[in-house]
Amino acid sequence: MELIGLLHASDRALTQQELEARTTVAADRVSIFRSLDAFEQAGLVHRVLDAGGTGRYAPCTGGCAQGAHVDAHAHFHCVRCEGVFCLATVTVPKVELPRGFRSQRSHLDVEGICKACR
Amino acid sequence: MELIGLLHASDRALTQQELEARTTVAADRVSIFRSLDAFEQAGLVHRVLDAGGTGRYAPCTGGCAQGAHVDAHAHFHCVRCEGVFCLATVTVPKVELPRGFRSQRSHLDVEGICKACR
DNA sequence: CCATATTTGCAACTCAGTTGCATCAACAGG
DNA sequence: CCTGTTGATGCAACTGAGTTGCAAATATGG
Repeated sequence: MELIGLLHASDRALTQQELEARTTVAADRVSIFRSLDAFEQAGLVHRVLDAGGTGRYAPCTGGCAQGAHVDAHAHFHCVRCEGVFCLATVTVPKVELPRGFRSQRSHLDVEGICKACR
Repeated sequence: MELIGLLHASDRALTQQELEARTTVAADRVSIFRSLDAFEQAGLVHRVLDAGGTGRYAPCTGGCAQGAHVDAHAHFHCVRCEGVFCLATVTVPKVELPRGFRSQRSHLDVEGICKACR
């Protein structure tokens, strides 16, 4: 699908709205949601929440398979442009949890000013 | 306000809905949102997004002041009960960012099974 | 070519959060 | 005691993301 291309072409994670605005062949919002869902299941794309709780999508960088994401990298949230960037080089550190909690996956979100906004 | 008490009495972060259900003096959802907003500004309460992007509120553990949260601890998201817990003992590790990104704050979210759900 | 399965579009809905406006309570000064 | 201003509260209506049901369109396969 065209969506994957758009995601790869972007330097940041995109919302459904942004994707819809960029598609050449007009597609319904519902279809976009459904496609993104499917891609996520397939391990091609991952979904990140931005500061407002809205979903943004970015391509997986490999290693992600069918239903199991190795979503190991951190994300950067720019407070100025609201952009969300995948930090492929930044792995999420393991931390010591209190007794009783069993960890399966972690997300690290760094907030600040992005490259383009300074 | 009663809300602060409810938050302190809970072992996990609560949504506006959950708070509304627990208040003795019936309050409008809008009022609750507005109060929580005010408390957040005041540095008494902090807001965390759960896995679905919904806001959950928890009391600040001290050190947070007027408009500036020292939201230094991690949060745990239980995949079974959907609960969100503050991990007061777990500080968010600093990470090395790619050139150009300036960090202001970080959030670490651990996903897994909580104490009560095993 | 027809029958079945998959994809798409549309409408309508849910749910969190916000905004505008009217009302009510509190308190200050006359 | 009355009034005028201020801040909190309630209500209704809206927004925006995401979901669901259903019908129409488009593949797929015998």
